[in-house]
Amino acid sequence: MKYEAVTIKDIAKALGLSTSTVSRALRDSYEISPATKKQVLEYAEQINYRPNPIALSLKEKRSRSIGVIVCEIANSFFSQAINGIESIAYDKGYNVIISQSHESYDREVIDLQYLASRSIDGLLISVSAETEDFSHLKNLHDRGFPIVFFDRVAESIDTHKVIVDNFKGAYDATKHLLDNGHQHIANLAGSPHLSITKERLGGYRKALEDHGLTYQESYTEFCLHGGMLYEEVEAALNRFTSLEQIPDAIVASADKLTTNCLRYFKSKGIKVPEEVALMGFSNLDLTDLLSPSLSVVKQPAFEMGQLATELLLQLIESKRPITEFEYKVLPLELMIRESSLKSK
Amino acid sequence: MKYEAVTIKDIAKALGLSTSTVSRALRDSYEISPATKKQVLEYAEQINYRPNPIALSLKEKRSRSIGVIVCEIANSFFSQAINGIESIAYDKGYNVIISQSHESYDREVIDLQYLASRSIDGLLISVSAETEDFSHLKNLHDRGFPIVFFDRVAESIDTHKVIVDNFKGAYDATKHLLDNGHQHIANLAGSPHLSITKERLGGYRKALEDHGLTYQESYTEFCLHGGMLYEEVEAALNRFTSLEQIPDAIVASADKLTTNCLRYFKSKGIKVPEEVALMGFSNLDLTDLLSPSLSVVKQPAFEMGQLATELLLQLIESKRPITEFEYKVLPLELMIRESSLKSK
DNA sequence: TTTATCTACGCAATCGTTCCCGGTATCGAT
DNA sequence: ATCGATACCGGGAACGATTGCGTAGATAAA
Repeated sequence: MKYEAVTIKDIAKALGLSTSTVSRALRDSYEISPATKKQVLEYAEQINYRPNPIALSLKEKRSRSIGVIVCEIANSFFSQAINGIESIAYDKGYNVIISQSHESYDREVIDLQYLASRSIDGLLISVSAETEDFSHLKNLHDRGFPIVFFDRVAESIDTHKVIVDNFKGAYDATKHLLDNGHQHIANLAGSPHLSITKERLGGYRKALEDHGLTYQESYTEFCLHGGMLYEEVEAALNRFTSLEQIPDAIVASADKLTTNCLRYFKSKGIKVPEEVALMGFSNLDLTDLLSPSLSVVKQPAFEMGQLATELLLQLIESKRPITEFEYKVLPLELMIRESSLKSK
Repeated sequence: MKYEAVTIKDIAKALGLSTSTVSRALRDSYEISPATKKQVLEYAEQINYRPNPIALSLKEKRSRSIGVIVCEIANSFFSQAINGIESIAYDKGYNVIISQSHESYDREVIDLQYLASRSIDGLLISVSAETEDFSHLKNLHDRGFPIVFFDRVAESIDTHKVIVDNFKGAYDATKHLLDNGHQHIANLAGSPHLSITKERLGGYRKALEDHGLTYQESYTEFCLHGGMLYEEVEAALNRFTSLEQIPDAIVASADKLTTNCLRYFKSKGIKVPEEVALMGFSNLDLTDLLSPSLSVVKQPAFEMGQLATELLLQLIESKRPITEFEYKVLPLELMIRESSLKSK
């Protein structure tokens, strides 16, 4: 079944005009008499004419759509960020095409290729947990394709970036646990390739050291899939709990790490925060309903999406090449609830 | 900054061939000599040629992209459904463009207009909570535009539909509460305009009647925004708790209704399930971590997305008009946990 | 040698829209 | 009556790719 739209030609034919005249009438050109304009506009309205965006894209060499690549839209942080992206894009008349990498490098490369070949005007990306090599992005970027990173960035690519103060977030979370009397704080970290993992690890470490404690490698476990697989979290926590000195608190560096951590303790019958305190990065909007309610470091996801989109559209719509790039660092919010309370 | 892609013309010029020859060589036409093919393919590879999809869309009158309109992607059910949609679309070489109505009718109309003008080949939609009038969809559908409904359908439009057995889901949930000894079961319902609300209400009512109880209107409260606003849930529950006979159990008919219900009880210090039992529709993947863990009716969201997409692509790719439409009803899953346990 | 056949390519139309470059008609001024 | 200006409109190329048709040249068949 074919759905046939009306074109400018149909109007021209029906009214005995040329397509040029119709086109100009529709765009309210001064070269067209008011009478003709009125006639064209009314007829166009009547048959519900809509300009064909594909034809316009071809002519203008722009599609007025931007691509977004994230790992999972089912992740609160990203769905909130996408809402921010959408809000700005919508206002400016841009379309948003979303792809998910599911934390897979291969998938990310395919997504990128697909999006680029679909004639998007620019890209917003938060790289996958597996991504170590950024050449797929670098190639495109070098050829002048507008890219803006948010959250998980590629340090080596010189373009706009929007992140949060991961260092401070992890620092403050760790400090909060220390201030609450916890002595043996472990760090459940995400993929070691990710910028955010390194930054958060740095904050965790600094907080320990500022408190006179020494950083111990055995107290940090990385999860290559960012906690997406329960098994990797389970394995990491099994190692923690088999240590000589079992941690009395955990800082979890990502959304899924935090919730899966809680799930692990629940299944093992380990009481939070009595036996082990927990504080994690999360943008869930129902951490208050969890058992125990979860103390979290929350990112301004919506604002990040908005900001990144503004920067991207700026890149896209700029006439001359931009060489000065923004590196926006947004503040995090600490929300203290039950899971991080003083133990014993 | 403009990003200029290489075209078939560039290849033709560089190789001293015509564009037709290059085009045919790339498509491996029998009319082109092996030598020329090799030359073209190698050069195309070298300069990283990618066909311009916009030009193809214009020529073929199809964009190979489908539109999706849902209320919120931050809702577990919909993000899971989108994953299903994406998985099929991706396989078939289709792009997915997602729009959110945020439960607003006006926004839905705008989204639709926007998507349609963006030359999508078809639409998957789950209508907003506010939508009573379906003429915006009907117009498009009548003009031969492929539309498939999922979850929240428009009864009056004759096309493929994919839903779950809402009646049975609500029936079983209610029956479960009855079997557990609850006598005064209230129904926290979504928007009265929605098909799913009516179906679920029907199941709830039937279960009561089959159990020898009479349906009471005061035991059903509708939330126009489907629970998206805490205030509407709060108002509804305030009315329930001010009844002469306070309900001892609640069936919540949507994701946000269920979680906001729990939030209400928590804030009021009302114990679940001791004082009031709760069972709701939800696709959250951490209902096991809530306090209390939540008994839910879970929809096969991913499968629904897949199925709806398959049906849509079938509509799009069919040569002749389709007049026989599928009405797929998928089974639901009851997951019994703490919140619905026997009271007292 | 002539004719038929086939190989391998180019020309040009097409999709819907814009826009440059013309062209004609009308009017006022000289 | 002639010229210039202005108002109004049409022709056609262009965007990138595909494709039906035409054809030059080579080869094979007669």
